[in-house]
Amino acid sequence: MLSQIESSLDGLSRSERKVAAYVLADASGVLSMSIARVAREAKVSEPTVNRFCRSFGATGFPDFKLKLAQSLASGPTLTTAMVSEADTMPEIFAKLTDKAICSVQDLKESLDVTNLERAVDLFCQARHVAFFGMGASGSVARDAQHKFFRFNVPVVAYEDGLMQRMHATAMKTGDLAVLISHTGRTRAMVEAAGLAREAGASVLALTRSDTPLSRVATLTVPVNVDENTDLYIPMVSRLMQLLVLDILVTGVAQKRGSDFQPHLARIKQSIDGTRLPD
Amino acid sequence: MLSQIESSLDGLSRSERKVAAYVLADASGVLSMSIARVAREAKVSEPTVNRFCRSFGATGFPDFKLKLAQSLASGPTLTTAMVSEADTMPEIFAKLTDKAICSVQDLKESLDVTNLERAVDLFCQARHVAFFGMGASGSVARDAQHKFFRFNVPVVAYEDGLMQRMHATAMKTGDLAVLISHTGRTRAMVEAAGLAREAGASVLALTRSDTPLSRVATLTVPVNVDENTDLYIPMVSRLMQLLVLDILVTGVAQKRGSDFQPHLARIKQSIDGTRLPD
DNA sequence: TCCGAATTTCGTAATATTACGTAAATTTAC
DNA sequence: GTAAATTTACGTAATATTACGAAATTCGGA
Repeated sequence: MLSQIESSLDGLSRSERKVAAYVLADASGVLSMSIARVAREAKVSEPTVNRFCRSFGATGFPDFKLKLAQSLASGPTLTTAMVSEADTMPEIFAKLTDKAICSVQDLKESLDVTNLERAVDLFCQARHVAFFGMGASGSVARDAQHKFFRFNVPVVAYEDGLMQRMHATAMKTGDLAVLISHTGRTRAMVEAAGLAREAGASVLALTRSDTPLSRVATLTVPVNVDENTDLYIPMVSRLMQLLVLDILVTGVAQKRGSDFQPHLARIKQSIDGTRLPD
Repeated sequence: MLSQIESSLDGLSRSERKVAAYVLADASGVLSMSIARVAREAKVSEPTVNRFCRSFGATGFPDFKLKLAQSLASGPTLTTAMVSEADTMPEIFAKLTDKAICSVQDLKESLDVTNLERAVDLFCQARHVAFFGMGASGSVARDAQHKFFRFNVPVVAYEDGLMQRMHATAMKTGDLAVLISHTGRTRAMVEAAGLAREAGASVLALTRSDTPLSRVATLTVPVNVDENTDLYIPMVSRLMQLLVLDILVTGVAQKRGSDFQPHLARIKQSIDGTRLPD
């Protein structure tokens, strides 16, 4: 909102610009003022302030205050700057956490739920599940294995390209291969996906939309994060992949209902002895 | 704000509770209503609505709307309900993403930056770094290895309890062991930490504060997430661990400056051939 | 258990505030 | 100098707030 005002400063008339300047200077103060007060402070008349408000999509001054309040409160803006060379630790901290929050919000808005539902179906129908991931996505694959292990379905994870090819070739109809890749352009992964499909298995891709990998897959759950992995280490994208997998595993657990509960209880018991008291 | 209303529901009189119920039911709708409209919808009189607003620290109805707007904009409330048995996929999706956002916000507020700075120092001084993690934290350790590998420091990761003990015993002064555990109560990890310290190494713990593991460690970066891991799979806590590691690795990269840039460039080149064009 | 006083709670009505529309006046540009 | 745009002054309508009285509820006592 504030940035919106700032950017359209030159499209405004002289008096309205006075209002804009005042709002930008003391946005939070404006919230507790009446239109008369703002007009006085900005040295203009009340209707001018009102026109100003209308020109920003509000129905009037009170509505404008509401919108302003919201934009002031709505945490980190989506234009979170990248970490720069001069940043100190507190800044890095703030920027990365902000970036994480924004990414989750983006995901929340962009991800299609029906896609997730289909993915859950794939998992529920699968007799065997294999997770493939290389590089940074390798540990995501491992983590996924961990999570899905808690159901009774046999599940494996491979970070090794050769093992992936071998396993993919050996798959059968009714099996599911889950390919995890941020770029969606890793050749070995695309090839493994192709092999799995040829073998008759379903292929679920966790990657960006419109990539070579997504085109080979049976179903793609798009994880689009604007992150420059050519220059930086994949960070947020991997968090999002994990989050999507968390959602999927929860969905599967829900759909499966209670038939795997005994299995779960046994796992829990088995690690009880490894814990210390608090 | 909404959670504040919800929690103080029983401290309210009957009529004010009607208002509260209505506000909770359609909070965003209230923003565009006049006090008269709200009163009508909630089947109470206007002054009642006004009194209701005052009892939440607002000076009146408009002020209350402002505060409400702000709290609505500042993302999901911290009281995000747990996933329940009856939830459908869209609900699971919403709840888990909300939970993720809240957790990051929590982390942002609770984490002490000086702690992070000390941790970065430990990394920069270390001659060898070892990441230990078991179970769900195992893949976090692997991921950390991946990230820190990009610096010139030798770095290993172990998920295997025996290997952890062996490595810990063999460590020297100037080495760094990073222990990752959500509960902080895994016996094997606490023992490994002890062995590493006895061997003269520094021990950095990524775990909850005030746990057996944190007490053994040289330095703890507390990752407190209220997540019931006795019943559920660790999900958000693992995301937070990864985020903290992301921050740390960025901090180290910053501090190291450009002396490892050639190393980075070589890594990037090495994977170039493995990619397909978009 | 019942009654009555005291306190709280609620709604009506009056009042004060705030915002909006219209029309006139000023300014600006050509 | 004139026409257009912009601003302002004023009046009106809507909206919120206050004050006060009525109803309901609670509590103590018989």
